[in-house]
Parts: sequence; C-alpha cells; structure tokens
Amino acid sequence: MLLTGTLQERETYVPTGNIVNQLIGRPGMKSIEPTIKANDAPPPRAAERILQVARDLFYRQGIRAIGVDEIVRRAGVTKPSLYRSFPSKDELAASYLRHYDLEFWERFDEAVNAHPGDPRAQIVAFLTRVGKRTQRPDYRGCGMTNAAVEYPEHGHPARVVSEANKQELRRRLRAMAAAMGAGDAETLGDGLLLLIEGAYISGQLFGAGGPAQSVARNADLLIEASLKK
Amino acid sequence: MLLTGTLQERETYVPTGNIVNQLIGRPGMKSIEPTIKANDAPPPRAAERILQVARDLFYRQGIRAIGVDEIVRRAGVTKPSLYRSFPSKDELAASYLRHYDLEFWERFDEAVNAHPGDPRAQIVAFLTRVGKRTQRPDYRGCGMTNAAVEYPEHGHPARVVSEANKQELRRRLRAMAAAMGAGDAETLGDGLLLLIEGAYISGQLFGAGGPAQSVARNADLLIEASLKK
DNA sequence: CTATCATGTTACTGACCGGTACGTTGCAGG
DNA sequence: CCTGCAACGTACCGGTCAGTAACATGATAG
Repeated sequence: MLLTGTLQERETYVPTGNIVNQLIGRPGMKSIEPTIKANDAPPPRAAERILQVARDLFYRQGIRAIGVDEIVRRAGVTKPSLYRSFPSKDELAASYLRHYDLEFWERFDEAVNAHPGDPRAQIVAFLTRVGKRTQRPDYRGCGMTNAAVEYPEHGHPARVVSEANKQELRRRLRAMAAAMGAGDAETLGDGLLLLIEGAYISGQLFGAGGPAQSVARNADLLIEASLKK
Repeated sequence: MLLTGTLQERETYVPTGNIVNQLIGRPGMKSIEPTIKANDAPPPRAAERILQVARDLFYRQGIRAIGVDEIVRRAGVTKPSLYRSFPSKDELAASYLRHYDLEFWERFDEAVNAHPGDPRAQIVAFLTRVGKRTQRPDYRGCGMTNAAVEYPEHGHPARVVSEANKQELRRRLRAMAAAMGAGDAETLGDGLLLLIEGAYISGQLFGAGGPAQSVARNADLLIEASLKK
C-alpha cells in the first residue's frame, strides 16, 4: 500500500524559530543605527562580514548547499552573531537577494541611461553585457532565478524577493517594448524576458561558447520582427 | 582576519561511500534480470517503487530538498532497499534524470513526427505544447535545468545527465535551424534554446499568465526574422 | 565608575543527513 | 524436507542541519 496522500504536502512556507525577531522589521536585518549619533562608527561589523560571505557563497554554491556553520566560519564570527543580526537563515538568504536586487537594477539602469529615449538600444546594450558576463568561467546565472528554483514553496522569504524582482523586470520590459512601438508589446516584452532567463540558465549550463553568447543578437532579431508587424 | 582561501573550494564532484557498488554499472541501477530466466517475475519491486516516488518528489520539491528517509517512507520500503538498488542518493537522482531524458525526447519526437520535413512546424508544435504545460498550476519547470541549478559542481552525476541532455538539444535545434534554411543557423538554434529555457524558468516563476505562454509565438517571430536575413 | 552595547565563547538541542552491519523472511530447486 | 539464495527489515553509525541558552569580554559614553 502506498503511503502517499497520508502526509500533508506543505506548499506554503512556514517560518521556524525566533518568532520575536522575525517581527521586528521586514528587511530581516536589524537597523544599523537605532539612535542618531555620530555616524562614524558602524558598530555591527559582524553583520556586514556575514552578509558579504553569505552573498559570495550563496551565489556560487547555492543557498541550500551552504550551511550557517560554514558562513560564520568563513566570516570569522560565531553563530550567535549571525542570529543576532538575522532572524533565520531564510531571512539571511532574503537579505542576500535584496542586495542582489539593488545591484541588478544598477546594471540595468546603467544600460538604460547610456541610450536615453532609445529603448531598443537600451535592451541591446543590457543584453550585450549579460551575454559577456555569461561567458566568464565562474558564471553562475542569476541569483534570483536560482533561488526560485531552489525554493519552489510559495511564500518563502527568498522566493518572495525573487518573484518581486522578476515581476518588476517583466513590467519594465513590456513598457520598453511599447515605447518601441511594437504592435504586440506584451508579447515582445515577454519574449525578451524569455531570452534573458534563457541566457542566465544557459550561461551556467553550457559555460563559455554556449548559446547565451548570442542573446543580444537574438533579441535584436526578435525586436526587428516584432516592429515590422 | 578573513579565513577565505584557507579552505579548498571543491568545484568537482567527489563520490562518497559505497565504492564497490559505484563501479558495477554506470546506469547506477543494478540490472533487473542478471540471468536469463522466465521474465514473468519482476523481483525487485522495491526499486521500481523507490524510483517512482523519487521522480515525483525530486521534480516537485527539488533534489536537495528531499531526503532519502522521506523517499523510502513514501515508497513503503526501507533504506537498505534503496541502497541495494542504487549506489547513492546522487546516483538515484541521476536515474531520475535519465528517465526524465527518455520522456523528454518522446515528447520532442512526437512534435517532430507530427510535421515530417517541416522543421519550423515541428518547433512551433513542440513549443505550443511546452507553453501549455507551463500554465499548469503544478508546473515546476524542466527537471534537467533545475538539477543543474541545484548542483553547480562539475562532474556531479545528476549534472552530467543534465548537461548531456542540453548538449543534444542544442545540436538538434541548430540542425533544425539549418534545415529551415536560416542564414545563421547556429544563432537561430541557440535563440530557440534560449526561449525554451526561458519558458521553463518563467513557467515556474510566474505561474499561469506568465511570459512562458508566449514562447511559441516568440519562437515563430524569431524564425521569421532569421529566415528573411 | 558604571551602564550599555556589540561581540565572543562554550555548550547544547532535537531533528535530519546519507549510508551500513547484520538479522529475518519467504520462496524455489534438489 | 532441506538447502540456499534473494529480497527485505531492524537498528544503528558519525556527522551536519538550523537554532539557542548562559555567560564573558572589551570598548564606548555619560
């Protein structure tokens, strides 16, 4: 007799442990300056080191693959220090992704600002840079995408950040497609998103010389075809 | 002082435990019929149940997220039964992916055989079905792609299967692009691969109504643009 | 001098990880 | 009936998982 079905599946995230800290601030990291004093001294230097090490390890190896013990060991701190600054490992992962989100939009806006009023050139510029990054030997794809793959559970802190980032990206791509004058801007915007996600994945799957190197060219081709319709 | 650099990074897979069994057969699963006798009795019914449960759980929750204990419990067997049929959890994951590979090419060839001599229609047919599958509520993307994200280590048994599948897919897509008469068949084939991978990821990221629903339309647009050049 | 704060130290929890030594069951062939 | 083997289960291994309790240290600021 199969036992399947007798156990609940848990498709939504349920937080564990440290309930108090989890409520004192959505960012998941306690504010650095609770009182307004001379801002020369950044007291919680442990939190910074932890986050820095976690970002590196989570991106390169994956979140599930890295334990908190390894993080604190490499950061040269101890476990209680981690749990004083972050409510849980899941929230630490979310903090990593929030930082990733900031860096992502910096890169994106850099390409946008380089070609004011020319969304097509903005897209091509952005994807040219993405295509180049995917060819680097240590390329590991998009931290957001990878996190969503690692945590399919709805409501998981890491996944929430990831989904928000992708929703916003979709919104902006569709807006840019509309600004290009595409007949079906939704389809073109979504097509560009598919190419981008494909580049992230193919970059880490194939390594240098993989399909991701042609993402800018293919995007330009797709734009071309979408504008002529 | 930072401790980074004092520890080796381990970027290549090193198998653990059960060295003997790991050598007796690449498929990772011991042959069901070692001697030629009446093939009516399929003795190791445990192995089949294990693989069946593992396939379901690995696909839906991810490989790292599922422990061997949960697999054997749901399969109604015990752990030694698992390790009699599979050298390790990693090899069980590889077996899951080998089965996934078979199913994948079945679906692919089904679309190909539906439109003999018309590679463009073959692609569109395949991607129409992919686009539909991505809209199902329990869609979890491509098992191959997900496994590669979960195991970035070169040489990991699961990743090896995944990489081989993607290499072959790339080869076939480029061949089909050439058969269409595309000026730059390599670029078109790679562009189609990017769209496909993007659909796999976006399907599980956005759920129903996401960008993946337009993958067939975008692929057709891209083909259109590539043939006119 | 003392109160406060960030951090470190040590030790621990219960659950789970992948994997294994060894005993038990049941069935087929002589 | 007995033997032998194949399939399976019981009970356990050391290690790691995320997370916590209790206390010590060192600096800073009033």
